[in-house]
Amino acid sequence: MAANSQFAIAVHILTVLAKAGEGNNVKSDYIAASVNTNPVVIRRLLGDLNQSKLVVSQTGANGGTRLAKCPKEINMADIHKAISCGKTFALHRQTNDDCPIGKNIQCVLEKLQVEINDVVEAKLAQFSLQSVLEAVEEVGCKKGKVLN
Amino acid sequence: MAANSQFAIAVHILTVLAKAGEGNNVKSDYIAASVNTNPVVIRRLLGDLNQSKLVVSQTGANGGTRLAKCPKEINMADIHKAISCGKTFALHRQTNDDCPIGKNIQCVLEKLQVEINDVVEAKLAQFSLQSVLEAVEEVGCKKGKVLN
DNA sequence: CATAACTGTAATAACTTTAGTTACAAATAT
DNA sequence: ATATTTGTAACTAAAGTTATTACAGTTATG
Repeated sequence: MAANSQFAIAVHILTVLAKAGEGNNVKSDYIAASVNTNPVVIRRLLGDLNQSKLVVSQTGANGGTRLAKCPKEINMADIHKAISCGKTFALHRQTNDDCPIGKNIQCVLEKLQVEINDVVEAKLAQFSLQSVLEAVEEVGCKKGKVLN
Repeated sequence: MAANSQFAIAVHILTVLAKAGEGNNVKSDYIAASVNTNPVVIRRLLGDLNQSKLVVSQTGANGGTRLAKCPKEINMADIHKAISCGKTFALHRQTNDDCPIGKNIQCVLEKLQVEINDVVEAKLAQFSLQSVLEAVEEVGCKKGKVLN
C-alpha cells in the first residue's frame, strides 16, 4: 500500500519525549538521530503535535520540545488525530455517473470508511503513550508481551 | 495520507458483478467504464480476486468475469485480504540502534499494527457484498441509511 | 547586548508508489 | 477461420512522500 509513516514517526517522537521526562526539552536534532531522518522532518511533525497541544516547543538557545501532558494522558488516538494521516483506504476518483453502480458507490464507500475509521480510533485509544514507552523499555516484543 | 484506491475499486468491481447476477460474464471494458479507468487496471485487480477465489474469469470471445460465490457469501474483509492493500499506517524506515527507543520501537509499532489490522478486518467482515449492492441500489446514502 | 543555539517554515529536489497506456500472446465461442 | 476477450509485460505519467538547503525569528547565557 501507500502509506506514509508519519504516524509511526510521531509515536517515536513522543516516546522519546516521554522517556526524557517531564519538563525536559529535547532538541529536534536528537530526535532526528533516533528516528534516523532529517531534523526538519521532525520539526514539521512537532508542529502538528504542537497544534494538538500534545507538546510544547521553545525556540532559542537551550530550546527544544517537551510533552504537554504526562504520558498516561496521551493515547495513540490522540496522536493519530494530530497527524492528519487519514483513511484506511482511499476512494477512487470520479466514477461514471451513467452507470447505476458508478453513480452511487462512492457514498456507500464513504460510509464504510467512516465506520472503519471509528473502530481504528477506538482501538488506538486503548494504548497510552505510557504503555508504549513501557513496552519499548521492556523490549516487550522479544518476550512476546502484548501492548496494554 | 497516502493510500491507494485498489480496495475501493475492487469493491466497485464486485458490486458490478453482483448486480450482473449469478453466472453472467462481465467484460473488463464494461467494468472499466463504470469505474472510469483503463481495462487493464481492472484486469489486474480481477487477477487478485481470482486468486482469492472470489471471481471466475473466462478468456476468449464472449468471455468475461463472474462471481465465484453468491454476494451474501462475500464480505468486505474477503476483498480487503484479496487485495493486499496492507496496513493502516506504515512503519518508518531503519531507526537508530544506538538509541534505546530507536532500537525497539519498531517491533512495538508492528504489534500495534497487527491489533489495528484485526479490528479493521473484523469490522469489514460485518458487511456483505449483498448489503453493499443493496445500499448502492437504494442510494442508501442520500437517505442516510447506514450499511448493514 | 552580542553571540551561539534552537525552532519554524518555505522552497525545492529526490525518491517512491500508484495509476494509466500500449502491445501482444493465448484462449475460445461462433 | 475469425473476432473477441483475458492475462501480462513493459513502459510512461502523475501523484504523493521524504529529504535537504536555507534562512528568518527567538532566546539563554556569558
